[in-house]
Amino acid sequence: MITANEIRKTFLDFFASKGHHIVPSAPIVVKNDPTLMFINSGMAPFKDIFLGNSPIKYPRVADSQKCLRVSGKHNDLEEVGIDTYHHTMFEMLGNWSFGDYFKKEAIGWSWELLTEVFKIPVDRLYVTVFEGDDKEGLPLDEEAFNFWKQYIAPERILKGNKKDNFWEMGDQGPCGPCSEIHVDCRPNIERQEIDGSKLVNNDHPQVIEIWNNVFMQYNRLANGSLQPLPAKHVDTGMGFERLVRVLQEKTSNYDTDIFQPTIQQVSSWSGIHYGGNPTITKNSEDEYVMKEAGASIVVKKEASEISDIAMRVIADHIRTISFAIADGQLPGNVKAGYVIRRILRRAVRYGFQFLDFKKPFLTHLVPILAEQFKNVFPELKNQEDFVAKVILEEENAFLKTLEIGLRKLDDVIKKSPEGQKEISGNVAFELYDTFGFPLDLTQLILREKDLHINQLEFDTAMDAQKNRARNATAIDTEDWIVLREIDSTEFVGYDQLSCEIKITKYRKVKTKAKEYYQLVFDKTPFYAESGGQVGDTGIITSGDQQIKITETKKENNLPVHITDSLPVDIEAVFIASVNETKRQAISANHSATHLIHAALKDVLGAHVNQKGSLVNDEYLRFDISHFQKVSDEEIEKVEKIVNQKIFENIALEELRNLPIDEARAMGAMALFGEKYGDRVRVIVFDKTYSIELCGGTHVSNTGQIGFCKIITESAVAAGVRRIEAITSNKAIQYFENKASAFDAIKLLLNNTKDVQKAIIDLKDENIILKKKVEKYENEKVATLIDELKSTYTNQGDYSYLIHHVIVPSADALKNLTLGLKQSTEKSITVLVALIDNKPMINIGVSDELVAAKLFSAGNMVKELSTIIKGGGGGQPGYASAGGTDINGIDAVVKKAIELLKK
RNA sequence: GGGGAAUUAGCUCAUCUGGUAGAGCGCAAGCAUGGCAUGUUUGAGGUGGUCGGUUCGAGUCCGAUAUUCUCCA
Repeated sequence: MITANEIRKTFLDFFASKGHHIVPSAPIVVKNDPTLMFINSGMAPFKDIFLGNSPIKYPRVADSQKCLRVSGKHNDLEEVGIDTYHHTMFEMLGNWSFGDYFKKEAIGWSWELLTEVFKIPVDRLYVTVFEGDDKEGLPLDEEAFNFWKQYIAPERILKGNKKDNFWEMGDQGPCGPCSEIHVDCRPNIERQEIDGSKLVNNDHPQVIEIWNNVFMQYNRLANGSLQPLPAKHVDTGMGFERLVRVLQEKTSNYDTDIFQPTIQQVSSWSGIHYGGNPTITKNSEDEYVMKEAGASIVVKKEASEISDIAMRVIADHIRTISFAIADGQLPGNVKAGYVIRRILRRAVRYGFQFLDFKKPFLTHLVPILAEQFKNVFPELKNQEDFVAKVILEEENAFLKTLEIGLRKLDDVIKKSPEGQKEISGNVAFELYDTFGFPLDLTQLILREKDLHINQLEFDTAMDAQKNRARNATAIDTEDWIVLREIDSTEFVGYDQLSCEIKITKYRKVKTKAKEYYQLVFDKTPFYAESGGQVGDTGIITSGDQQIKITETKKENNLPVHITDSLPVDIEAVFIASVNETKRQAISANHSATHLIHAALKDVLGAHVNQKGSLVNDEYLRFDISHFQKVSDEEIEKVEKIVNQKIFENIALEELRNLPIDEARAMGAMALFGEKYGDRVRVIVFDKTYSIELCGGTHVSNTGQIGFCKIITESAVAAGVRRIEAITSNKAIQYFENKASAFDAIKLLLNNTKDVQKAIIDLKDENIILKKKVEKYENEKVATLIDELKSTYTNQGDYSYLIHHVIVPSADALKNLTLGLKQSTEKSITVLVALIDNKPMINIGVSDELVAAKLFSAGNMVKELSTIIKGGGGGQPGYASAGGTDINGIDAVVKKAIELLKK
């Protein structure tokens, strides 16, 4: 059997022989694209080329790209694992033409590879071409049709509609017709019964699309119309997992040697054989019944083997989360991090629910994957321990969430009225929405108690949530208005902070909160936010016109300048000037980051890798992989080394256009999860100390950093520590503030020499005084109890005491009342006092009287409090009230006597 | 970006509608057993995240803020 690794290699070798440049997979986590969190297709890493933002370096490229999909027309996270051919993470084999070859070669080579190299029988293949679309005014893709005719019988060339055979990147941008290749993997008998052409694009699990060739020839505008593209491109994608399945003659992607190692491991842990679960019985055509924890659960037909599904879910998801974490995306509670967390939790949930895994298990699968992919995607093997640790922590956290949810649900069940079978959907939604407790677990547990939720209520609540979110994120982007055509914006900001520029294109963007413009220049001194360094701000001027640039960002490698308004004469030549003080501060922080990075590796060890960084004009933030707290001594050491390097005033050595191999040979630090081109920029501060691949801006001598002070050290995630530091003016300010605050404190302490001791003394004294006051109050209360307990008036079944006392605090009054209540059986105690110049009433009623329902302190206090113009309340045994009218005190006493004499 | 929730003793968490801040574990001391595991009694430990407001009175109601959790996009 040909292995998956051999198949991948064959593909890449084939296109290399056709003049393609082979590139490694881009990291699965996307940076610099607001519309995309993860690489979701083979073409995504080349988006900047298709959009014309970056120049074409190689016209022919081939690769195997890690992709991640959790939503989309055929890919809902909740469906993955149910069937045998959808995945969250998959590899996309692709060959690319950027303005080079087009339909003829693409079609010819795909045919050659599949039939001659991989030897897929021709009578199992079908192809599709775009049939055209009247609404769009698009004709049949006759060109493609004619090329296919040279290889395959015309009746095997099927015409597809816009949904299947017209590919678009998004609402706007490059698009075009596509041509797909489908394979019919059914046994011969079935193939004779039903013709395969009838099953193409019909969701048949054995008649599947394996290769999509997209011919990009149009550009979609915001108003929906299509424009022909000047340079035509080919974008192809062949799902690796499907190809392997076909070539290894399996009926399921999960039966290939890509997934079997993990599945077999999971199977052996659970003691359940993969491929069949005897607890499931057929109910009807569409429904099966599963016995789970004594309950019968109706499942969909495809879910007839639930333990198999669980194993597939786990095998699929562990790949996704492992590679995402290796590429720098830690699980978190927003955005991309949240997607990873959700996928991880889904895997845990399936293990928990169907395989009885009650302890972390995903983490132990990491070594299997790392070994399996060590030659293709070495980033996992290189960070195996780190990834496993992060996953372990996440699993533990989720198991805790489940525990809290189980408790809450238990509460709900206990509180639901006897005999009522339905639990409110809102309650189920609250469990899900607020406590992260999965709905299907709620349903499972309720079923065991013969209860169910109100599904309609749940769905309504969910819809409301979705609408809120949609309304809040509505964004309206208009078309670019192009003034001048350029290849790409030239960045001159490494050397100049101001220069003459022209605006090449601009557009308006509307969000709910604000409205702004994006400008693109022919060249720019503004650094666009990337690599953790914030974008520059500044102004552009022309004559009297002056426009503020509030932000500079990169969108698909396109530097975009953001302004609140447009200049009147937009065609003018402008002087673009970067805010220099800010830039200087940013550069100092960025250079300091490099020095800290090197020092951390020195002090903590080689395992330290950058896991994120932020550099702005205020401070720098640097995350590293490290498994324990960085101790105060270690921080001190790092600071010392960094400041030593600053004092040495080392000159910046900048290599702007170095081949990446040479840079690596120099020992330059590259980051996991970062995409590098063939030629890179290298920043050196002392060849023996710090060499990094970096696109950011830096000081020309380390001396300009002035001084570096590490402010905080904290944890951001399992195995990741965060360090924050300040430099130059901010660092000076920091010390000045501390010094003046210290001086002020010293002054308050009469300029004592030993401030620390003075404060400790003060605190000790304070504690002693507090205790003394407390003791005094207690004594006073005790004396009063002694004095007063003999003065109760007997009134038949009970005795009462009504007295105006003098006590120092509300607390003392309370203690006195309770003490007196305790001292005399069957008593009612009514005390009034003046506290902080306000009248207060306390009433205590003995428990026996309360039990006999003779008196209620709460009711009585309410009646009395009106006299002092206040209010009060409490329990039957003790109640208190306060008021505002001091003159009412005597009247209260009188009224109380009246009440009690009755 | 939007919604919900949490923040109370060293730790894990209670405290129904505003009116006496508690439990379990841990800690300290005493007692029981020859010693230990342990049992038992007593005790210490709280600006109730922070700031502001409403109220006679706020852990509890309202607003802001910080941190964490969670859902949607």
